Amino acid sequence: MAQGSYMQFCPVAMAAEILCTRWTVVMLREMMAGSTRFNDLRRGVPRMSPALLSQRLKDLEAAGIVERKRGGEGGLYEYHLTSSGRELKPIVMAFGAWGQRWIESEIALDQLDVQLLMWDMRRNLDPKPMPARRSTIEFLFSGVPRNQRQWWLIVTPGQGTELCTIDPGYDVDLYVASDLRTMTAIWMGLDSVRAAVREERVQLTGDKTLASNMQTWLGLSPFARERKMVA
Amino acid sequence: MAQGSYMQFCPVAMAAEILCTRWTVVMLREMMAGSTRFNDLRRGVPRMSPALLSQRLKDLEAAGIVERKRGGEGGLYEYHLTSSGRELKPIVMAFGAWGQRWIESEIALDQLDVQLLMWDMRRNLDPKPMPARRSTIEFLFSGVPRNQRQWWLIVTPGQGTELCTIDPGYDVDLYVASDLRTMTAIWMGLDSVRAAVREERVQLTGDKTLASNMQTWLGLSPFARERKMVA
DNA sequence: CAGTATCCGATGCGATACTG
DNA sequence: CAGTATCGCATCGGATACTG
Repeated sequence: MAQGSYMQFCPVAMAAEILCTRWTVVMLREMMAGSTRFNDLRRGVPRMSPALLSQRLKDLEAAGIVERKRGGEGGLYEYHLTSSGRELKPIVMAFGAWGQRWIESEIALDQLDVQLLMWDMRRNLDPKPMPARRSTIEFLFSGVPRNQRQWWLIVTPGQGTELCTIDPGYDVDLYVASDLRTMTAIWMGLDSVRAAVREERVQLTGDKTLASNMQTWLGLSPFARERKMVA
Repeated sequence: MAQGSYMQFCPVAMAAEILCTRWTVVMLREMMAGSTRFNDLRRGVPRMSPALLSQRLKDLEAAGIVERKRGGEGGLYEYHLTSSGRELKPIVMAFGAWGQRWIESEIALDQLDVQLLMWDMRRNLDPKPMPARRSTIEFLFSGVPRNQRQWWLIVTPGQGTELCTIDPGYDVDLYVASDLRTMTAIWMGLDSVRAAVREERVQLTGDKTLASNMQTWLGLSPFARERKMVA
């Protein structure tokens, strides 16, 4: 941030000096959500330049919030929160809860980002209500750049969920066609699958069961249950 | 902050966009501590330029966190937190608690500021353990600029505490002579009156009772009880 | 995959002075 | 008291390309 420190011994000010720097809290959110590798962090914070991400990771390491170490297989570098960093989780969650409660929905829905949405959905998807076999779901978005229209989620029981932008070649069990705004609103808990389907803002084609319990397996944003407040 | 928004619908990012701007959290702390007037805010955030303070207040107003209205007597302008702003208090307090726990004491004690310290002490002073009459306490700091050496706290039962930098002319009940670092450490809960007096880093002269229960009437920082952690 | 290097532009913000 | 006005620099950070 511009010119140096606050020069205040107050712990609030000292914490703010570390945390209230552009992108930092968003990075922390991404790490708290489970990303540990450089390129995974990039996916979660897509508009941040790699140079700045690298810089911030160093800053956080210097502040004792993050540590960089070689991970299990392949010995690739991984970034992990230290105990100090983990203690920031309630703060980051409180940011989210406050944002969901007090920031107008319209503002959120003006900041659509397919990649981020899909990345988040992949993470929170709940395979339990899904069939015991592998399921492939294809999302088709209208009103986005050509190369971001199609996305595939491949859910393999016991093996987690994969996200692809190129056709994996599997048979598709369910097609979800929608505009990005609607899908984002659903993810944020501002809309529901049922209502969107009824009003034809979402079309579900394919496996009836997958379609009918989509609201269940599609995990929502961690803040979706926060009650919206009005000024 | 540099170039526009994060462009993320995520509530964490949207909240961070509003809150993680230089000085903002420190201003909020000051408002939560009770300051409502422009020049009071300036005292609590002394190194912030008035132009920027004014700008930030407008931003916070636009974000629905602060409202500006004419106050009781004199009809002067006052800034108050809205409900939305009040809901940020746990976040700001969590910043402080985290800072106190995880940021090295040395860093805090490198950012001394007499004015801020006295301003905070004035606010948290507890008159209950003090005599029923008016008490005047003079602080004398070594190692600070001439014009910041002497400070007077005047405690009038039932009327709160006043802070002066020019001699109010009253008889002084207690003189507290110290270096700024020691007094700050005491305020932050990193040191105690008893230890500092024993080691002669603080000299108390005057009313024996006032001197002996100074640790009690001198309210400490709201974060003083937070346990210090080590990386 | 995991970053660096470089460059340059926008702007945040600090300092100071001034006003109703 | 409660701010505005002005100025100019520093630096933050965005974009892009490149490397081991």
